[in-house]
Amino acid sequence: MSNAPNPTRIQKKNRAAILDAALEIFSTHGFRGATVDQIASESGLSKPNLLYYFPSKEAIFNELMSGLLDTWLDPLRSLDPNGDPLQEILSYVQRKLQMSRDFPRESRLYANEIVQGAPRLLDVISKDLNALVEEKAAVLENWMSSGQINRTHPKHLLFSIWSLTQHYADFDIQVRTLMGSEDPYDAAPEYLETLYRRMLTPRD
Amino acid sequence: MSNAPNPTRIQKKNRAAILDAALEIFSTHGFRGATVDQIASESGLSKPNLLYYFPSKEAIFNELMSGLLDTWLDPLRSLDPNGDPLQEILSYVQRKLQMSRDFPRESRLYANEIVQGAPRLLDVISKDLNALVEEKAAVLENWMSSGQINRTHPKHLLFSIWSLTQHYADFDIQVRTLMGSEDPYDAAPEYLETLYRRMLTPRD
DNA sequence: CATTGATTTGACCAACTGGTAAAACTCACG
DNA sequence: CGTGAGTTTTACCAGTTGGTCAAATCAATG
Repeated sequence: MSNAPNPTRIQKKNRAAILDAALEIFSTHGFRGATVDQIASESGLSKPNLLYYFPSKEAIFNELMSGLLDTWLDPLRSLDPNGDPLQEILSYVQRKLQMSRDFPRESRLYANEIVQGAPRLLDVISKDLNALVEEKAAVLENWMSSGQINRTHPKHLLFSIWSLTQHYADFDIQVRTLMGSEDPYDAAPEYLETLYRRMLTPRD
Repeated sequence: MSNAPNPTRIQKKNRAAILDAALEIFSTHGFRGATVDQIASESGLSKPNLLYYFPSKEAIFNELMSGLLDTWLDPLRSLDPNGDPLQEILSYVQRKLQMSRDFPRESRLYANEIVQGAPRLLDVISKDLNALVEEKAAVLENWMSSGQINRTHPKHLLFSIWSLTQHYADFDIQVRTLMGSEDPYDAAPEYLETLYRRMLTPRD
């Protein structure tokens, strides 16, 4: 196969097809609920052919996961300590919401993994994510201390942003069922903007 | 077995043990990821013995689900149209948060099901839940129209409450990993109280 | 256009899955 | 203490699962 350095045109195409199919299947059934046969047929390959490109089901999953996390944390990384506090937070919220809209499968894959206790992800969470959260929580803390935004618990503030934005991807079917013909993403940006503006704008 | 009317002492004990074990297993692996063997051994029975009490894996799951939904919607049902609007909403939030704390497995079971597209739950959502949501959204709408709480999108308000409260159960492992030794539930009630108070208290 | 490496296929396997059948055991009650 | 219903176990099965292997086919280079 000669995997790493010079991937063939066919290799590039098939590996991409496999990863896309795997994202679809894993995100809707979880790791244990997904079968290699499903992923193979979704990507238009036979099972042995798929296993020619990836050594195992777990290898596909891991590649998917490691690719996912970087993209996922990007919006938080770009929260600028030197920007205007309220604007920084509000646009972080909007960027995160946009990601739920553009990459719902990625969000659900992540949700599946965490809900089930993050057996294959706990290491990354407790290292990379934890460091990033500590860093950005300190930034929020500073903004609160200087009175530029209302005082509140910085980590709970972050949790709430993740929760509210990813909810539209993770609980998509429920949200859409309950909203009928109205697209959830029509009102969501304004709702979240209002919520965090009222929450954070200093008053007293 | 003579199931329905007069359950034996043994029947009561074993059925309860099975449902408790099934809740544990289903909520951490999802339906397809859970095996009857796991549930059997978790409940201290052999597989055939378990299948003496429930006809199939799906039957266990369904019993769990139908039992769950009623309890789950109770807090919303008791949102009183004649109570003080802000207080009604704030105590709904706290009750919902308390449920996440007391019944995290139930929350994760539900989350698993919805994230995966609610294949076994969509009917209930689109009937019972939808009716309840329409009813309560109208109540919120009235409170907004009369200026007793700030105007916002009623359904998105409900979604945000579910999202924020259940996040502590569904993403428990992530939340706890990132908070270190601090118990998330120490600060969560106050954080959510502040958030919704600022969001909803009329100002202008 | 041949040949060599890359790709695909069909046949297969051992482990595991949900579920069954019937025999064996246990327990409450007369 | 016997007896019949209630309970548990042993042995088993057919279908599915992740994964292997060797043979067959394809594609790019000289």
